[in-house]
Amino acid sequence: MSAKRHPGSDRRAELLAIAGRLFASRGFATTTVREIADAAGILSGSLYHHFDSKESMVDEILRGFLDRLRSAYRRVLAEQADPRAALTALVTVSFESMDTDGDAIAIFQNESQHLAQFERFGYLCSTAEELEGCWLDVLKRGQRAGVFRRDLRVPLVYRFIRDTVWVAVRWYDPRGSLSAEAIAEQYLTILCQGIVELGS
Amino acid sequence: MSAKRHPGSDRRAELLAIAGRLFASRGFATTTVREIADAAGILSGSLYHHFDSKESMVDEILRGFLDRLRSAYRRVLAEQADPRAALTALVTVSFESMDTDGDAIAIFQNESQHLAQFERFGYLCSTAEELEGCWLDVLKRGQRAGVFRRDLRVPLVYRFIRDTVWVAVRWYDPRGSLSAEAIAEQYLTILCQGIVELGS
DNA sequence: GTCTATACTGGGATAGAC
DNA sequence: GTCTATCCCAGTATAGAC
Repeated sequence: MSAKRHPGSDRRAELLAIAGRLFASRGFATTTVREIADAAGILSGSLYHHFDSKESMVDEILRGFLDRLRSAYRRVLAEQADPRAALTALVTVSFESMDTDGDAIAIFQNESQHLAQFERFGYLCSTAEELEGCWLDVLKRGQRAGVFRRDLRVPLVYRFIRDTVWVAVRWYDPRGSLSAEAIAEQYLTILCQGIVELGS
Repeated sequence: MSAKRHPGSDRRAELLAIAGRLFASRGFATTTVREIADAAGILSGSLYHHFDSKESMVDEILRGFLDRLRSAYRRVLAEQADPRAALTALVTVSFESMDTDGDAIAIFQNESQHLAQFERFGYLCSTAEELEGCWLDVLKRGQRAGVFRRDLRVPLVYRFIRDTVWVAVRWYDPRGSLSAEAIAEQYLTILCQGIVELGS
């Protein structure tokens, strides 16, 4: 079992937050359980009272994030019929998730390719595919509706959007001057209108 | 000394290519010297005849790549006076570098934030700043010339471009149907004109 | 829930023979 | 240039006391 006991306890969440911060900034492989324990003010052995292994920590972090993101995306698709409004909402929701799930996003970006090789983390691929489906759906509907250019390859556009949005977690600072919403807006301007001045 | 001996030997280059492939796909920390040696068909100890350490291998890989990229960028700035032509050239040169330096780019993307913490890899930051300067220069000149929109924040635009271009190494396949040049072209279309159909 | 103590493994690296 | 053999350390994880 991945939740050894007290599944909903505050201490678990606290330890996961500490571990997540370290995994995100130093990498999963290079973060030692001793470092996590140190940061939490306990000894490494004590961590195993809460978690089975280092792997199960990162597993729990990623599952929580992906569950929340999937719900948010589904809500967008259910509520936004207009393709362009849906695109705006997907981008905004994604940037906003950096405020609450920044560490998990960084871990997902940096480690999922590597982790997905193990059966235990197979859900990383399947969930990623479902999320991809949300974007593709919106882009294709938009093309059919004549809102988005038809000369662009949708899979390519999807990858550019996905990469640009998520990789922003590397420099986005939740306590900085630019809010997630403001960044989402500037990004949508570039994405939709391009950077070239009209008439030039 | 990082080049233990025979600095220009073929065997060195061969071993570096093997190591680079592993570092890129499995991560630097999770790749063991024994795996590298296995892939090369020799024993781990024999690697130390060519290199001081695992670190010096990744060091040499990154230095080579950054040197080549820096030269290419400088050439672009020297040859392209027009901002839009320079932007196109920077994007194209970057995508084309994936054909020859794909592994190094992946390593740079995945590990440099972590590696840059050590003095030995301080050049990662300084070189990244110089490369950033090339993009900022082109974007600012373009804004002054009225070619690029003035309502966009240049540093933000730079980060979006940089991230989108380089993160493409995760899915770009040099032997796939889309050439680097073709991808650069589609990307420039999105970047310059946006994805929205004119008049909608 | 944390500590003490420690088992066990695998990783990076070295010395010297061939 | 590669192999044999091996050292040493650091990392994950465990058992049981408190």
